[in-house]
Amino acid sequence: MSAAPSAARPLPEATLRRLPLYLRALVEASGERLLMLSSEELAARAGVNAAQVRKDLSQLGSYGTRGVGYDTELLRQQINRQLGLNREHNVAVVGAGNLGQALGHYRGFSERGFNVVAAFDTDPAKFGGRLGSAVIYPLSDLARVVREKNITMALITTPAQVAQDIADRLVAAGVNSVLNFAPAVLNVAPHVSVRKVDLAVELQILGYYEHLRNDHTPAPTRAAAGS
Amino acid sequence: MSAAPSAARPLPEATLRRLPLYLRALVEASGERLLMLSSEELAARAGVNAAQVRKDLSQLGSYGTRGVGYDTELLRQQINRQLGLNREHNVAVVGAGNLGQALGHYRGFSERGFNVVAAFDTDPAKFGGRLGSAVIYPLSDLARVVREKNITMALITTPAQVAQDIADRLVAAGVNSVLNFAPAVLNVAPHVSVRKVDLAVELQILGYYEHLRNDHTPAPTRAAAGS
DNA sequence: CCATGTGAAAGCGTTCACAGCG
DNA sequence: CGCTGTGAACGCTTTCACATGG
Repeated sequence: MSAAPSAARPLPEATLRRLPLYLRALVEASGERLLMLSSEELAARAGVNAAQVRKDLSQLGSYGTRGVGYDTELLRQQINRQLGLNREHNVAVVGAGNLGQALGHYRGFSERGFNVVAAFDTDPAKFGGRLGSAVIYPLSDLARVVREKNITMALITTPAQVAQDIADRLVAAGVNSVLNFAPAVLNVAPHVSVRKVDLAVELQILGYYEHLRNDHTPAPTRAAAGS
Repeated sequence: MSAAPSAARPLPEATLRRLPLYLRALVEASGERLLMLSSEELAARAGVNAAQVRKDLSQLGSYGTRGVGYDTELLRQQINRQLGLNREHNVAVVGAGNLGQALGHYRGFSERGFNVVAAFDTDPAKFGGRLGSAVIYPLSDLARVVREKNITMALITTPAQVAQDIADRLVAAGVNSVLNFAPAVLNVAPHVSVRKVDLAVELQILGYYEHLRNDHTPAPTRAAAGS
């Protein structure tokens, strides 16, 4: 089709989920001074199928050269642009418990432009403390701080019982992207994006397959996620 | 009873991924003294579609009563059994950095029978320290401790460069379920299950949608940058 | 009756296979 | 020629709609 850069935008979720994989592979290849990469090589580095790589990349536009491959640098830029990774995002962590603290310190976020600029908790002992470079505020300051620091995304790492209330308050304060680590179903207005991460789910799935192996030993060739 | 309860086992991944959701909803309902739940009610609590609930549950067998619903307690037991959650799993955390520490302390694991019984790191300052109830060992003790403590599952929370090596050593020591938090593609023998969790991916997806919203704003101002 | 359980239909995502182009 | 880009086939997941049975 035409080469309009920002034309038919809505990328399929499945593709979206793999773009970061390609990005990592491309950065790695860049570090090895590889200027061009074939879909085959890229696939190997990302741990997926070559046809899949081509399908995914074709969704962004035609950035490959037939008979040659993809320009490492160009492709990296295009994916970055599509994912909006040029932009910096100000992120809040609500719930400064174990998980909240770990996520607040997690390098993987800041490396990709997600800056944790504030944390919130209800424990007065934590107020004024720090979570990485972010100050821990009382929950009651949420609305004010969200606005002052231009926070657009939030991680919820509170107990499940309060997660919905937190979400409501975040949305009221103007946050429209929420990543929920609490084991609770959140209902929000349609203009807000919510995603859920349940760390225990993956372990449970692994447990299931182990269970299978022990009972049956049918040796299921796992086609695990990503790998 | 008569027929072997564990008959046509291999549950679809998509179903497997939702069973924990139902489990949570059922426990919650149990706490409210609800003896029976319809697929409709269960669906609402789990945040999914009612038809989906019925399809999923029918995979486990016929544990519902037509015209009535599902027996909360019975269903809970059946899901637990299917997921192998009666059994306890001994889990190792490799990499006692921020993420490793948070995961080691995470309640959600131990609550569901996943006990972190050992941690490993290369930093001598951490040796002998604790991560929750688990002792932190030098990486060189990995094989010995894995065998002594009957560890069957491991979380990899190391830097990406060493993740493959760690995986190899874990597998050699007898671990056959690995949950990888490092941003690296792991290659393992076919009898080993590997799953990957990339915490930044979810944030990136949220970022993408925010990016979309900002670009698309139906504002009359024609500021959209072409090429 | 009423809610489950399930064929059938619709929708997505992945893989295949090859046309098309550098 | 070699590799991309893509229509078409395939397989998995979700949704629909209703027959079935307590």
